[in-house]
Amino acid sequence: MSVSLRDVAAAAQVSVGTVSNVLNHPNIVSPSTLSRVQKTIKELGFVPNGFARQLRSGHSRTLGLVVPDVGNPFFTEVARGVEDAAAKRDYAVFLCNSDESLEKEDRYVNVLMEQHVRGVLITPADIKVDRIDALRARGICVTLLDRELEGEDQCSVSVDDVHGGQIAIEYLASLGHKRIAWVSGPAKIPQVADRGAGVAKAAKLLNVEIVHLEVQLMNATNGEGAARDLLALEDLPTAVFCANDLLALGVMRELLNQSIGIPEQIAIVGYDDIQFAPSAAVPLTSISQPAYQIGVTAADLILSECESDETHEHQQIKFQPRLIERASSRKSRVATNV
Amino acid sequence: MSVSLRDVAAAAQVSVGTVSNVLNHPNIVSPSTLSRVQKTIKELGFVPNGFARQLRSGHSRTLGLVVPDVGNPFFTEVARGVEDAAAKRDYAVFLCNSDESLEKEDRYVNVLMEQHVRGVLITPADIKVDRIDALRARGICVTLLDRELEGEDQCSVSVDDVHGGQIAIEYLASLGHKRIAWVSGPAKIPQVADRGAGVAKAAKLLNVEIVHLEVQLMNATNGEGAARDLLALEDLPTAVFCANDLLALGVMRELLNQSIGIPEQIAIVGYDDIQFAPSAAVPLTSISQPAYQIGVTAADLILSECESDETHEHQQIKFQPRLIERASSRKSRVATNV
DNA sequence: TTCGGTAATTGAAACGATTCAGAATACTTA
DNA sequence: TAAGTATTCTGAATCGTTTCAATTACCGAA
Repeated sequence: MSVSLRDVAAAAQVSVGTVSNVLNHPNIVSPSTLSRVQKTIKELGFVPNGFARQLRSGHSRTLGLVVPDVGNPFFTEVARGVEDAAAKRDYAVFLCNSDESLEKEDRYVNVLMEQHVRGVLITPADIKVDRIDALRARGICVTLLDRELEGEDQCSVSVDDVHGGQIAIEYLASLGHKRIAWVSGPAKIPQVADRGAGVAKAAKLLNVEIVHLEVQLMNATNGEGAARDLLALEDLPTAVFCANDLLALGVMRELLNQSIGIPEQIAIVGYDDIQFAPSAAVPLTSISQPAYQIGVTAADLILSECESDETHEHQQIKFQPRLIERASSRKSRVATNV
Repeated sequence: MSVSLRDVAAAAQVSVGTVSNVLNHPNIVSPSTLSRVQKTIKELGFVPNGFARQLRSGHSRTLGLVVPDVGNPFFTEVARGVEDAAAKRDYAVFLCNSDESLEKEDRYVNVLMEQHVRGVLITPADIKVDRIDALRARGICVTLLDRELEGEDQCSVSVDDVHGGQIAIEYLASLGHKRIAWVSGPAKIPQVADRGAGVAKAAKLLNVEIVHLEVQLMNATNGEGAARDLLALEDLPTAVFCANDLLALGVMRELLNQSIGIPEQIAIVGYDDIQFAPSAAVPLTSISQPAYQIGVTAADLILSECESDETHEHQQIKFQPRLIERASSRKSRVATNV
């Protein structure tokens, strides 16, 4: 069926070892043999069998990427970054969506171990590290994505979510808001917890009152629900800060539906600055994270760890988010443009 | 380092063959041996080495997914669908972004051949089939995603783009529009060409004038550019149909910026019905494609082909798009809600 | 002419699973 | 009891590479 190294060796009248050298150590092969073998390889359309290669050499040229959901625009961009960086070095990437479910995550980690991926970039659903230890024990590098483990000795690329929550509240407070709704997802999600911590910190410092609403899944539909809950309150907050943009868009949709003026009656700030934030019904102010760059950085980091000879130093890289102001919160006037 | 089948065999006092049978043919192993070996496997934390397994058995439990760009919301959803369906059968999925570049596509196809994926789901950048033939020649199943090859004997899952273009124009014509701009991407992209064909067909039938603008990359920025080009026209069309939603959102942004009323002065219809279409500045009318289901269907199809014993019948599955009407084109009045 | 020394090449072992022909054992049946 | 038949189990061969010790070829120096 498939052309093997042995076939090439026979056709080119050399030994299998030499063909292997042509592939992996061309510098130790004489020029004439080199070109002859290369010609044969091309003629026969030989593609080395990755399994065999990896079986022998012990490691593959593949990476695992485990994220909660590529459908989430933040992770879509991260994935693109990872993929581009990996492709540059001829690595292939397994995409795994854990949906924040431990069981799914477990299954995937197992599959990735079977595939002997070189490294795993993971946004763990939980802080439990046994899965990560299991990977490490098998010689698979692990880099934490958008999550960080205190005192743990491993690489991570994350965003300073505490700071993100903080600047959002500081910004709204600077506009004069004294009572702000904080629409978050489940507190067990570390990013959410961190953003919440930033919110609390800034609120305390600036003497702002926070009304906390929590939804189970951070999507637009639940945002609409949160908005309805908000409207049921006696004393309506003058601003809403949402744990991500999808939630914020949902909140916005429902508020507009109920003819609430944005930002006159209620200002909205989201998180992630997804591609569509500027195109929202009212362009959405949001906390921006360098998602693509996070992906690229994480991939580069883990590849340097995988390929270095024990000399690797674990790094915790932390990006700083920044606020992108748009009409959904701008004080002066309502503008449709960015 | 890693526990091998041999280690398990030694620990459980059986032969390697028996351990292998426990894994792959548990029914032919006596119950007592079975449970003893399974216990040992668990104790030692044994995970079979996928390479070795695949080397011997000739095929892996992996799929390749080659799309132009997961960043494109349509493909993001397709990818989720593929991934979910594959995970159900314990397959892992390689994600590859070709960016519509033949060179990248080639590189990826090569990588996938090396990895000996069981099947490839691909949205080919070009109609050239040699890459596909190369995959087939290596016993790798191929299913075309969102693209179809005339008379070719292979599976495909696509959307009837001709029909999509047609219903968009029919709809706009039914609202009384007589002069419609068609903002498309490069004609070499088959979907674009098909949608264009539908546009032309309906236009001819209904006696509508089409103003054709073509952009290189179908993103929001180029949509803005297209809008500027539109505004430079002497005789402004009363409606714009865009080849995808990103373009449409860009067009919308620029038109609103220039204080053009939507839909009073210009109606807009997009394509893809991305998640954010309802949350756009003016909720966007769009042609909806069942992206997630396309992914699931394609994955199921290719897995059934891979795993069937030669009895597989190639299928061309074609989904029908449908128009989702929203404020950006609605005749009666301007409404912000969906 | 012979002897080191370098450069190029060889070929067998190894990686860790699956497979399968045959051995061992248990169970019937005459 | 012996022969016949299922039922389990064994272990060597195999997949296609990489690796590495051993071999060969070649060249200049003594």
